[in-house]
Amino acid sequence: MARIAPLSGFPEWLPDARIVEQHVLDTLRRTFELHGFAGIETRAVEPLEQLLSKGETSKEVYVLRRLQAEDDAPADRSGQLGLHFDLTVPLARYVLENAGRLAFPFKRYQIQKVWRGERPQDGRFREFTQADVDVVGAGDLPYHFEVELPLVMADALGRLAEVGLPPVRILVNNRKVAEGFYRGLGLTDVEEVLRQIDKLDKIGADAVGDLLQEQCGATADQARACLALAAISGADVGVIDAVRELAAVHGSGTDLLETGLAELGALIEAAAVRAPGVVVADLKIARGLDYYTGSVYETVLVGHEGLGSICSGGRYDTLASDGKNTYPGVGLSIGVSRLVSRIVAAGLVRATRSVPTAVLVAVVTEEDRAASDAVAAALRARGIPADVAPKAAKFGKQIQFADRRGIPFVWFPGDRAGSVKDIRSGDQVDADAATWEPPAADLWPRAVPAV
RNA sequence: GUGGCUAUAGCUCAGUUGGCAGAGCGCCUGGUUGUGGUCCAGGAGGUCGCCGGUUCAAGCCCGGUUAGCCACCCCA
Repeated sequence: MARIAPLSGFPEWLPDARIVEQHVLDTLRRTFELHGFAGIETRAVEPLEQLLSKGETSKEVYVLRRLQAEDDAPADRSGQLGLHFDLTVPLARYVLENAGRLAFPFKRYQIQKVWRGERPQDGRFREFTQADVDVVGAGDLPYHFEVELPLVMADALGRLAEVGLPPVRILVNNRKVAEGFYRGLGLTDVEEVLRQIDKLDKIGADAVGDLLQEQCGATADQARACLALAAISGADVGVIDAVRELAAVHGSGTDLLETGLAELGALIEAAAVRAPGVVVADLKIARGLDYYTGSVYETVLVGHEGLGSICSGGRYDTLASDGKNTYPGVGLSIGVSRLVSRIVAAGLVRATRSVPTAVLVAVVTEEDRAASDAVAAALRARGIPADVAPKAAKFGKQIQFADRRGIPFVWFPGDRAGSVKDIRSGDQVDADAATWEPPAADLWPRAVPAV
């Protein structure tokens, strides 16, 4: 029995899954850079009061403590450090700290581990990688960025389709629409209404209707109106008209609602052109609407909706503030670990091999090992990943060594040149290590669709 | 933090009423004496999560504990 057990919630991939993850990370980074986002990395820790101030949410934060610290640790939080649980709080701090040296609007991407002391489950981890893109303005931030950001993510995730990622659907809503509508109805506890609406998929409309009346003081008619709003969804501007009609029926039109509808309409319209079929308005999206102030986004993998959102975000009017200046921001974050764990476990994406090696150079006898080393060196000098067999075993064993790792070619050194065998086809040809090249597709391991 | 389920070979899992610890896959060796995969034969591999209790006897029953999975909470 293994004396060491894996720690649940702290995922570690085997080498082939790591190749898939690395491809995802490379693709995200490249796409973010194509869209003009600059990369940064922030420290892993923030002062505890910083981490807990944002929205005062009861985030499960891992606190950092020195082993040699005195046992009678101070009860107060001052001076304590915690591991960051997202990349937004660090960004806000980073922006304030470097405001004088940054150019606004500041577009940045950031791909790092984050930690949350939650109970792990399928697709939910205590340590995981997030890939964030945000735009931060100084003083103001034009609405068009709320259109641009989800389209950046649509581009990034769309580029992963070629390795087998299922299509994604980015669901959008707008805090102003929800709040404007509820207030127009006469419901003032907007956050409580949102909390109940968020349960729709889990407990159904009838149960949510009851909760709206019990928890939010809604009348039966108000509850019905909220449910009717939440039922609206669609990928074209028809949803805007549908909300307007519903508001007219209930006399719940407000200026705030109109502002929100104009924003949501602009987003839907632009998305229909730039990423057809990907962005869908869904008026029941409520998560995060309590702290976001404008657009809010959630992303599901088509066919894997049960996994939850793989990419979420929204707009904060006050992402950061130093008292004199406020910095609004809009951004989204991809749960890379959640995404990778699913596409690997579900067998959607695989690596072409588990090691970088393209060519295994066989060793005839230990006395001849230098000749094999020379072949490998010649290949590496020309950018071809090569390894030398660990033992001068029978050639069958050496071929098997390559086969188990997915190494496509085995090189047999000869007196003058040598020969190289494609162990998938069995084809073997004489070759010179100074000139031979593998097919481009075999040079490095790649992520490919598994089916 | 709350609740339910689970824990047996490297992996996936059987194990009857309490009575000698099992299968498939994987791994090693040989058949094939320096060109793999298929096939055949053989082999290695176990603190039955841990601690205690009941019993002539516990993988199995009881208590505790730890870990894992799932759900709630929350969220990528």
